[in-house]
Amino acid sequence: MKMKIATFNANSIRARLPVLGRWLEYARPDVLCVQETKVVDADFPVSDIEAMGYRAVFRGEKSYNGVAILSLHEFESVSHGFDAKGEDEGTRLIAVRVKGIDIVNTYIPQGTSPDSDRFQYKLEWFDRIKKYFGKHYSTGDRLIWAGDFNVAPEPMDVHDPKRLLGHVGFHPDEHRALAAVKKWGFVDIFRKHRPDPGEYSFWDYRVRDSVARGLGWRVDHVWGTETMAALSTGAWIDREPRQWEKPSDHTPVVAEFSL
DNA sequence: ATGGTCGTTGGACGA
Repeated sequence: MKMKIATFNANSIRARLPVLGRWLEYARPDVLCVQETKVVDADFPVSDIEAMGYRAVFRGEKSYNGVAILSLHEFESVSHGFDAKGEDEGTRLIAVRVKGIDIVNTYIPQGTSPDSDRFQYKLEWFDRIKKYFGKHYSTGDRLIWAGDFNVAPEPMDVHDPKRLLGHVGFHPDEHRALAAVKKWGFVDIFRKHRPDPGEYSFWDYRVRDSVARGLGWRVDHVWGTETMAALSTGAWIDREPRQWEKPSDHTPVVAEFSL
């Protein structure tokens, strides 16, 4: 069977329902990992999502963070956060199994700026997720790690690598921390299929005409084990939703697999 | 291309 797994930082799932509905209708991913839902669980728009043909699992908080996974298929398992109780970073990490595929969706801390405490918190997050993978999974598993990593891994993943080097999101410390997780056993599945530069998933609202001028960053990722990379048949970034009315500042990244 | 614009809020704060 074919399976499409996508990731999208919605920047408020409630504000993004029109864009989300329009995109899901034609893209029809089997699974969509969503970040920055910005809504408490009691107010999560379950019926809107179900009207789009999807079921959803989620964990959010007021105003900030929040993750969800939407799926056309049943969830074979669901867990939240780093710990068994789901209380540790449960609004930044949600994991499911769908069709025998383990999918971990993370909203990694943005980091604010390299001289801030939040930047250290971000770096620690990469250590923690690496340990998490080591504890719960094997490198031969059918495992996908997707989400907003808030890091552009390579120079080709930002529009001006010389100027941006050292900024949050494109900092050597972040690159080292992310590379250490990758070394555990991940392949950048988007990049495997798209070797060329100029592919971005985020354009800052504050930069005028950023999409038209190509001033983006590739900070949203679909990574997988070698096992999943071998099963992958394609990957792309859909730039359209970023150009619709009331867009998120991110746009979906999609990977397709033949299982 | 360090200024700006969103979203959640009900004045900032985070991104």
